[in-house]
Amino acid sequence: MLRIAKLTDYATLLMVRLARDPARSFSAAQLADELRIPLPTVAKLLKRLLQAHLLTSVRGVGGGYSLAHAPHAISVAEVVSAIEGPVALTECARGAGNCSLEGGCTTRANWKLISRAVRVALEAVSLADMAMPQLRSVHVQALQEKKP
Amino acid sequence: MLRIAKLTDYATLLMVRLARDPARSFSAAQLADELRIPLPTVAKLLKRLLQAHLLTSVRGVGGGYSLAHAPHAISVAEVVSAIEGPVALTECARGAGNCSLEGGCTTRANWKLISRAVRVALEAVSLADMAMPQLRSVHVQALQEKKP
DNA sequence: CTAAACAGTACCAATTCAGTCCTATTTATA
DNA sequence: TATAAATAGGACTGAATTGGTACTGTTTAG
Repeated sequence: MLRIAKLTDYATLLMVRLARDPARSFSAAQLADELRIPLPTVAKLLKRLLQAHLLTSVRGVGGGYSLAHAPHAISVAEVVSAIEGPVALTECARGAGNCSLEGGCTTRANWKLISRAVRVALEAVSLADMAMPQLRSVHVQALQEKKP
Repeated sequence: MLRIAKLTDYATLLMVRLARDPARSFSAAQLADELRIPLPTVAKLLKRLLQAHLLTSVRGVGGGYSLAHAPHAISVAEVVSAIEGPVALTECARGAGNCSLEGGCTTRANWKLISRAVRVALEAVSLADMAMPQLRSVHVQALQEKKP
């Protein structure tokens, strides 16, 4: 279904929550409680987001997590990549792959372009946008050879 | 990684091959041989594509498959949907989901918009486009509130 | 010194996915 | 009319991914 993983969905919820109070720091337990997501899962996600340098953390009593950058400076694409790895629709978009096909690889090349379009779409939306009541719109436009 | 399934990748290869000779009819064995994809897998995919009304079939000796519509009239989105189901990035985009979250659902609403953007991107590219050496480009543009 | 909180890693269960196989049914042709 | 080439429609299996859990450290305020 070309869907993002459930964990990625959770991760965006976490990040958007943090984006609403960029100054504050939240413990994993606080976030788990507020968002109704199991604590171990929240903890795991926060760790991954930290390793991706999207969060900063403070250890010890009274510690917690907060955004590493301003909400408008973190894109949905970054969150997705942090959890799922690089956004690439096809296997062959990064692996060698035994492309022993005549015309197959023109198809593959085109997939890469489509991939990039999707990636750009995700990069265009920031956490600040996601925190707003409703995005104005995310407009996608495809340009290809038009027969005039 | 937000990737399409391998089977979907195969399916596009099949469809693009058919799109290069829209008049001809191909047997599953022919396609499997030409594209180096295991025959049972090819057969399975063709069945799914048939059920999605993207192909027409003729049974019996000399039978085979061909496109149900002109190559420019079939989008990549249709092929993806036929194999993976409807394109929707989030679970909650079609299921009820226990969204007992304060601001969580604004996030979800925004995901829906992003989903649609991705879907539009896939709808904008036809099999005819994929059969061409290289797409001109698939341009994605996000419009949101700009602070002037 | 103790409890709160993050850090890291290893592990398990369940779902999904890719792939195969088997048994009809249809149809051109020898 | 018998046969072989094809599609039609399933059920089934093995593997890989995913979601979720557990355990053991390390840091630090009070």
